[in-house]
Amino acid sequence: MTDKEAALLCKAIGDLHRLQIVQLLTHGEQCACELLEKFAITQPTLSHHMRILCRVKLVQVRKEGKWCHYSLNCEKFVEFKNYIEKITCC
Amino acid sequence: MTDKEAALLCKAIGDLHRLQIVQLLTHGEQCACELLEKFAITQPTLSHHMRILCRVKLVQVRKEGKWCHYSLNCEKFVEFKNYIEKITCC
DNA sequence: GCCATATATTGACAACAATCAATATATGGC
DNA sequence: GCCATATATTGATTGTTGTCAATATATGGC
Repeated sequence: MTDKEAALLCKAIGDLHRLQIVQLLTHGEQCACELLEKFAITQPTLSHHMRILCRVKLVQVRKEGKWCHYSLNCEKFVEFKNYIEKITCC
Repeated sequence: MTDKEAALLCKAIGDLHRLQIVQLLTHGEQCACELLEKFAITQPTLSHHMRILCRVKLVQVRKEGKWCHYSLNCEKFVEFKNYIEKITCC
């Protein structure tokens, strides 16, 4: 993972709502309507956040009928964790 | 570390220049003038970035005469790495 | 085909961010 | 005290972001 991509990923989770969305998705796939219930934001705002998370490939979407099921892209997330882990201090 | 603090830390390193500054500081303390040479930005812009990194306590400064020596706050950084590591996927 | 529901898009707005030029402040040497 | 140097602050500008209301799109059931 390049520094540039890592910076974009950090930026993507550098918003409290989006970080919490990522945390929720670690428990498994959730549809937009479920996520929406858990935050005090409107549906368009959630849609905006999900688009940002999908754009950096941290989250993926599975469309099923009317529903959008969002889930973490584990491969990308592990890549990100490895990047962060490699920044050694002291 | 709270979600809120983690989000602020992510935001702080969610800029390519600041992420690269953090990377440079893993090699040890550096003064502002040294850092400045490594980026195509002006001195006020670097000062701005350093203030943001210091504000979230990811970087600390040691003033010595005319010079400001910046270094990573390892404790805070490790805390952040642990936070990220605990977000388990799949 | 019409309606209800789930989600996306558009447009607007206020807040914030990255950057620079200009200027201010602080320090050490003379 | 004056000068050079290192860094910070201010002010301006341009671009981006988080948010909402309103509207559009898509899907399934009747």
